[in-house]
Amino acid sequence: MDAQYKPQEIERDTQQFWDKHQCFKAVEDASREKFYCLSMFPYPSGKLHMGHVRNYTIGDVVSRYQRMQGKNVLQPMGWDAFGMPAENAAIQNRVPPAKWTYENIDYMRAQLKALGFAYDWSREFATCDVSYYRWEQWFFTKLVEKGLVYKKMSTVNWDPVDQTVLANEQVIDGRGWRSGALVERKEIPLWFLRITDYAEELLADLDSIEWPEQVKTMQRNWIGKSRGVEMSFDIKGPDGAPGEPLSVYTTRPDTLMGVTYMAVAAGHPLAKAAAEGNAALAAFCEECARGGTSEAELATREKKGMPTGHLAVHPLTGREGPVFVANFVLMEFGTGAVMAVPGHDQRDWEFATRYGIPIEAVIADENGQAPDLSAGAHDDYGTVIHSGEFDGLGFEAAFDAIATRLKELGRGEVKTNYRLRDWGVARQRYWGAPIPVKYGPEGQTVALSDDELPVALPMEVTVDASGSPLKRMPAFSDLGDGWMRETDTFDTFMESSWYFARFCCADNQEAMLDERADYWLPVDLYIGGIEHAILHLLYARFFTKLMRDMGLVNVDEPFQRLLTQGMVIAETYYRETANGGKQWFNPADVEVKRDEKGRPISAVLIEDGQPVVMGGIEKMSKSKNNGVDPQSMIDRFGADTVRLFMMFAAPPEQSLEWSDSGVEGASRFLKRLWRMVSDHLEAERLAGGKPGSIDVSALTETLTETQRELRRKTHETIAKASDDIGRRTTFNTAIAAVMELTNAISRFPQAGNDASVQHSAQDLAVAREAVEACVLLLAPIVPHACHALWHELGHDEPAIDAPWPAVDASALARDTIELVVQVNGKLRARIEVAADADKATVEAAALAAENVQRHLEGKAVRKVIVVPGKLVNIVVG
RNA sequence: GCCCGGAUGGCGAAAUUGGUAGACGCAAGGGACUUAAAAUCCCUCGGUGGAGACACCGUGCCGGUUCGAGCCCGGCUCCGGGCACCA
Repeated sequence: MDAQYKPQEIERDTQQFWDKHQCFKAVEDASREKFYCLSMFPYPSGKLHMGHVRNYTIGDVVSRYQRMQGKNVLQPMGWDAFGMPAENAAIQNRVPPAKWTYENIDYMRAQLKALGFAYDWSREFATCDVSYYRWEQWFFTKLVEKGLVYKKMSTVNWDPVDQTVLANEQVIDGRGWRSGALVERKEIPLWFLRITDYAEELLADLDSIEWPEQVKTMQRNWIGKSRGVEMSFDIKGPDGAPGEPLSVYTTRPDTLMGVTYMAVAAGHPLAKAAAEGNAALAAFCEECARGGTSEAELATREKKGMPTGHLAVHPLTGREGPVFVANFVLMEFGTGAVMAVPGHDQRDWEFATRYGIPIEAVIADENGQAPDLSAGAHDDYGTVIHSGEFDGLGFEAAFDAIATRLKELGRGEVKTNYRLRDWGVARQRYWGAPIPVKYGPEGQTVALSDDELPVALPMEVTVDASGSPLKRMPAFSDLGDGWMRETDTFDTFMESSWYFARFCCADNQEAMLDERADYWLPVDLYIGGIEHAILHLLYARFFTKLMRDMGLVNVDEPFQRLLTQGMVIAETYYRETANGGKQWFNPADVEVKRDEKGRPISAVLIEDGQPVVMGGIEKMSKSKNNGVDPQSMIDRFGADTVRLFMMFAAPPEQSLEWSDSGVEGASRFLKRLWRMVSDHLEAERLAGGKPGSIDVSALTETLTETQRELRRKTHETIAKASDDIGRRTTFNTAIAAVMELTNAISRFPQAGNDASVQHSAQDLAVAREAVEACVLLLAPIVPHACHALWHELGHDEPAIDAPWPAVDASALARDTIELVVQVNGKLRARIEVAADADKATVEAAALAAENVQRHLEGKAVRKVIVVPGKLVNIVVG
């Protein structure tokens, strides 16, 4: 065996071996337990970044581990290939988006291969392939048939200069990112999917999946089921004439008697009517329509309003209150109007304070008194007061009594509401799947029939800043006889909502899915960034239910287990530029100076030796120029080192800070591992060869104490690494455990290749068992090195087909255990007792310990707590 | 603004069910080997006091529950993710 670890050669040879034997091609086999492990597929932006490497290494480790557990593993890979960056690149470089995208895919595929991921490449596809999105178009037409699709007016960001619709991301401080023009909110007709029809099931089924509680909570809140009352207020116009009643929804009908005003959205019919002949109000409504559509922007906007001159009549008391137009009420939410209770809602309170509207208390504080409302609203639940016949009722009783009264009056009823809104799937962009719909000369809207599908996206186009070229391509849009094709394309979330199912049968040209999907689904473990916790994961769950209801799959949920990985972050460095901006420098070009304790104190640019500012640790990004190129790391250290560092530096769900010296540490460990195996084989050779068929597990009785200790460590490590990888997915602690085992092996007196040491066959057998455990436990993480080492250790079958090592329970047994003794909760001594010692013996030993005696002096023992196997706490006073 | 997280040595982290705080690694310091350097190996490494035994303090901040709190509860601070057209 080569005593030196040469990652480049090993990785090349190992990958060739896997390729040649098609090791990772997954074949359906009903007789075997399957494991479908999926990492979120990448957007082909150009090169892999470290976030990808982390994501895919996690998936690969789990896949390889499950394979060693004997499962039939599917791990596919593909490309989420539609999206805005391709259009932006096209505008910048005058390259058609398709060319740019497919070239990026070729480059990134090669990078994934260099990392040695165990993918079944035969199932690869890109979502911009017609052979993929044609089925999405077909599926959409089926949804149209089922009435799950509709068209309605919706608000978009409109750039009046570029005459184009902008994504929220392209609106910066209320202005278009290219033109700099103030963005307007514009209403256009768009296609929607009825995800709200599935709100209840999407909520309920969260209980059936093994996802992080945090993600389930986010989805529950996003769906936002609430029980409330929808009711109507009569309206009086400025001239006293009755208007359309105003409909509102509230979850707090118990506060109904505290309503002192109403607020409607600027786009509400009442606002529009009032604005006619009221220039100031019309101007205000226009002002409300300015700026972006994102909720964050709307919610942080200064709360403003203007009276409409209309009055709302309280449905129970007949009291009249003003109706305002307010910029925080949105037409898209609920009825586009709200009742305001400034005494018990903080936003209403601030608005009322600003506009001099009365604030009234109708809910008592915890002492049963009217709350002090001078500094803010009192929004807790409590007993109803100042509400006539409803006084004294608690929240539930008041809710029911008021809802009943409104129903009797025909003014309202109890209603379950969801915060979730229907999914707008139309985009006014080129680089997406065309929406399969056509419009007739008489205004017909018709989904395309099967024989009109697929609608292929034209590939040779010129993209510029003024919107989708499809809209200017009669060859695409004009179908003749007055029929026009829809030129909008699908939201790219459509493609990522069902790709996991298509991987099961990607070669089927006759159908969207087939019975192979029933074998593989659901995905057993899905891995991806926490930033997808709501949108992507909710849409994929929704699509799965749609596909189920269409008989295409037989599962209710797509992803049984979910692992949300943290970001990869790194230090940033910059210099202020003359115009007040910042010039960012890559960490690779910067040298950090440290004080004697190793704390970084300053940094200089290597090129000119002049100082740069340390800008703090941030997510790796192009804008901060703090990305570390995975390729350069693979070239320098090998893929195994990069994989090991990624898995070791932090648990997968936490953010991971990049560290050059950490990578060097990982590289050092692999060199040590290599030498450990090499030394062991040399020791065996000196002793006359491999210790034959000594079964160490049968020798427990005859082992020396030292041998027993190493064996115990070996099996403790197997137990811990198995649990860490298989159940906890904390790969960092699994690696730490194996590192401890390698340290123990190097301290094992009979280890190593020192010719002067006599190695008994028993020594070598115990050492070999430990060494082989290290290799197999690390095989999912550093698969190339372990493949080579397993071969060197004399095994004919490749490491990927070796069974995962089993724990020998008899090796774990101990005669004595160490207990900690506390006095009043403070650690005072450690005692060694027999593993099976009873409570009285343990207590006596604890009280007898010398340092414990000192702390008991002159004090009375009040209580002794014995936690078996752990500690004794003596309480004195 | 709203929803969801996080904070532990010089640094990344560990402590799995309320029971030994800091495993494992990085950096740093000291030493061995070397003509020298690199590589490798050995030792030290939360703070303060002490020769040592050991003692006191210490898990973002304030308070609580408990024999015992990094972990549970209440109130904050700061940092991060998402907010429906970024993917």
